[in-house]
Amino acid sequence: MRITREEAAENKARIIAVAASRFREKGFDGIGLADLLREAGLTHGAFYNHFTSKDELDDAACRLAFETAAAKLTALTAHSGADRHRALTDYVARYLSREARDAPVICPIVSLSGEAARRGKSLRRHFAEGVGRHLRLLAAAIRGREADAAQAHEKAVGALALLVGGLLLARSVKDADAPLSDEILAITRKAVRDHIGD
Amino acid sequence: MRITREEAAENKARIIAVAASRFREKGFDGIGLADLLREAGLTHGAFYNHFTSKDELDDAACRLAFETAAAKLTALTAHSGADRHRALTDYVARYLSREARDAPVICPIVSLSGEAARRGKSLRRHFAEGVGRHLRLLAAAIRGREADAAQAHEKAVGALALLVGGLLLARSVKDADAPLSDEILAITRKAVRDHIGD
DNA sequence: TGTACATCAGTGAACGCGCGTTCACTGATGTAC
DNA sequence: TGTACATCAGTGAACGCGCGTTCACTGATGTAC
Repeated sequence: MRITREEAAENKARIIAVAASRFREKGFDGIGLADLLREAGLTHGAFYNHFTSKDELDDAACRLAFETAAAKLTALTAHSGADRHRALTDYVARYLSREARDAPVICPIVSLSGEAARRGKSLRRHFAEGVGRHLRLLAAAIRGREADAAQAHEKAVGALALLVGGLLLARSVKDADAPLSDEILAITRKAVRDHIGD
Repeated sequence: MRITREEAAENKARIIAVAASRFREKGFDGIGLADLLREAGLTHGAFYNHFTSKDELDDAACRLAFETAAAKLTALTAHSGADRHRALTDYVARYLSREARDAPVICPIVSLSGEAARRGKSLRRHFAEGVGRHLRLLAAAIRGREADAAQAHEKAVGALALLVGGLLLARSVKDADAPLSDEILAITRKAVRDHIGD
């Protein structure tokens, strides 16, 4: 049953894509290889033709998840001036929206940071690089003509802490106290706007 | 080998205390019953004399972890006026310190929120209640003579998001970029002070 | 371009390990008289 | 207060399940000539 090299590469990419979604939804240990491969349209035995271990898939899925997240931020820098500013506030509103809170697949920083800290060195490195890049991209999006780089970086750190912390808190209390959860989203949205300034 | 009722109660309390620490350190699935019971000075068979399932221990450990965290905040309200304000900034400085970041056992919101969201209804409820209580206590600590309740609540939500998000980000990048991690702590400490105002 | 053979992605059964859970058993505690 | 018996916390072996990993096998692809 040998298949084309391109097909094999597509299969591998599909495995990683499925893993990037399911891991964010259920955690690295929340879904097994058999289920992942089944969702990718393969049987579990095929896995070791593409990866040497599950850790390697964890790494690849982590990288893909951060790339997806980074793409949204990179899109912001396409605009400039007032457009950029509006795109940025849109981004914040979407990040701290009820839809994002209720979505099964969310920002890897919020969904995976706890587990990532307890994983192997390689994954922690990929995770750290993802966060670092996210901060740089956010700083680039914040920086306008008026703000210097250091100031933009400082604003980016505070903004990301509010984004991540706000989404995490809103998700935490959602089941037991839905109104409080909505309130947390609204308050942190406002706090991010205040923090970024203007 | 029957033992005194008090001894049995102490054993149960010890199991919960060990679990509250180890779960925050390694996650709910990061340590098994055999290891937990061994650290509590028992063999694993004893577990089901105290609990009907591991889920029940997860709940109890979660409650204890939040009680421990709440106790620190409750202590703040013992002071008043300038003392209260100083105690509050001390609390923030400690929460966002290098020591807290590097400690294996930290705030349950930061270490367990990801996993808690994927657990059973009962645990999610306990977790949500812990977060809700934390917010109320923080609002009570923030509220001075000048600020009304609604304002204090709003400040508490923003402050907690910054605390939680800042600690989480600092821990995420620590391995790959220690200076950035320190910077995140410093910036978010400042952001919390600015946000709470005075 | 056509043929012969080696390669290798995928299949599905099987292995081994760890973990939650169960169980028969022990013997000191707690209780009934 | 003392004795006889039931209770029950703890012990350690065993079970069962899920999951990562391995392996023999298949058969179409890719390559050498």
